[in-house]
Amino acid sequence: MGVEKKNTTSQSEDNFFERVYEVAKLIPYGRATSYGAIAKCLGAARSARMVGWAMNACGGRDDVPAHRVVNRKGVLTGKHHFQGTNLMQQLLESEGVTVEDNQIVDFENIFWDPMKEL
DNA sequence: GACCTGACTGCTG
DNA sequence: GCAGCAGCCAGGT
Repeated sequence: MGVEKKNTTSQSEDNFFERVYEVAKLIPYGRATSYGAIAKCLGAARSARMVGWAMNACGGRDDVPAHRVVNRKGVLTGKHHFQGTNLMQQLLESEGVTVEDNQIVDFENIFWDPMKEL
């Protein structure tokens, strides 16, 4: 008992998930980040899976550029969750990001650190 | 109410 | 240097 979120309103989104969305929306055009970077930014570096899971929960939000979020290797592991097999890749290429074999080329160069902005 | 899965990461062998 | 395993947390069945 004690601290229970009595907020039954939209404020219930003040969870870990909302944090992920906020960071994802902060990703600049033509850039990309990793799940671990976002997780670490939220103070849960070991919960990178939750970042990916948050993306799954965000499925439907156009304001959350999940296509800019990839794994540590720069591989589009979550592309399978997008509409269309290459939608995620096309979105990145459309922003000037070179994607080869579901992997971002020169990922370290386009890598965006959320902690650096936050 | 408990178990399993899941868009990852870091460490150890 | 590469491969495999365990850990993390939350949602779904």
